[in-house]
Amino acid sequence: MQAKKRREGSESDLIGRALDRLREVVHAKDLKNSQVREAIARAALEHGGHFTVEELVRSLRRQGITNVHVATVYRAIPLLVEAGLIQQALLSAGDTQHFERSFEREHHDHLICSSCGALVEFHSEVLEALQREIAERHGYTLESHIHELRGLCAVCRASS
Amino acid sequence: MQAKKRREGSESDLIGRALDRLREVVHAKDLKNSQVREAIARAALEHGGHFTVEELVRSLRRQGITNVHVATVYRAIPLLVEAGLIQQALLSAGDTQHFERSFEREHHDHLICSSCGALVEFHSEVLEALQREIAERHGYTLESHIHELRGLCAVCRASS
DNA sequence: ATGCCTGCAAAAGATTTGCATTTCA
DNA sequence: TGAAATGCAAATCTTTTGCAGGCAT
Repeated sequence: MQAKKRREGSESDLIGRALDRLREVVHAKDLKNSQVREAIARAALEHGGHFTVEELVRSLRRQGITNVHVATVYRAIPLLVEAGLIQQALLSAGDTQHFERSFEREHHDHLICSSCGALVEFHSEVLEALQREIAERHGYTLESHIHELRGLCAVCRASS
Repeated sequence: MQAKKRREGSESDLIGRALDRLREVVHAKDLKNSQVREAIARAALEHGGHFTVEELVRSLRRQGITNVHVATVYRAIPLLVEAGLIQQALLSAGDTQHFERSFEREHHDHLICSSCGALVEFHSEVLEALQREIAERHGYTLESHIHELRGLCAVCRASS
């Protein structure tokens, strides 16, 4: 119970810090704060795992915020990305854009089972260093990357 | 002149081998050969660099094949991919799917300038080994990957 | 007040699908 | 001849945009 409380507490804190960050960016760009945008941000931050715009709207609906339009979410997202609250993910997932929280999370890439979709998040400093080195070898300064590994997970391999 | 001839010769050979491969796959799946599909395959193989479905249709038009519909190209592409003639590329390029020839080409990943779009294809065996190792560490058997590095190229860095 | 933000509807763009017809084995 | 392939049009799906009104500074 106490552990739960503490966890909830720190999640609120995280959201608070994230919204602060968002407000900074909003201010820096001479935009205006908005309740709706912050509700979208909150829903995105609270949403575990990966989510689509559609799913975010549904989350908001479930919370009783029924009038947020997808168009508004689409307009908010670039700002949330710029503020570092979320990032795109699962580029291989086809047509629909997927996102995940990036705020106060360590960077990671994805390993996906091509058969059942099981997802592993991994991080390799060696690999990141290698990426930087490759970029530099070609005169580039590395800014970001897309990296997804696709293969057969242990379970699916066993059952085939 | 002779060098040119030789080069053209070997491109034709490559296309010949690629079409043979396509026919094998078609046969293995109990499908039927088709002139149109082979024309699409040919255009895809001849198309240098990266291309979209739209661009492929334009290539075909330029060759006088004016009646190939985009829908047909969309239907042909999964087969060309399965046969290993082409593969998807430039996943980060947003909504439109891009492809490139993969037949008889060594595997490579892409390094893209975030400012001017300049493209470098690179290959690192060390990196590939690392990817396999990471997959195995999680019990996966690596099948493929998406890997794109994004950064500022030397020219853009200098002029900023 | 001024200008950003929002909802709604419509548009745009990419890809898919239904159907009648043609092509292939 | 029977199944697959194709062209065309229409449908889908995701994302974007124009506009009129609402909200924040």
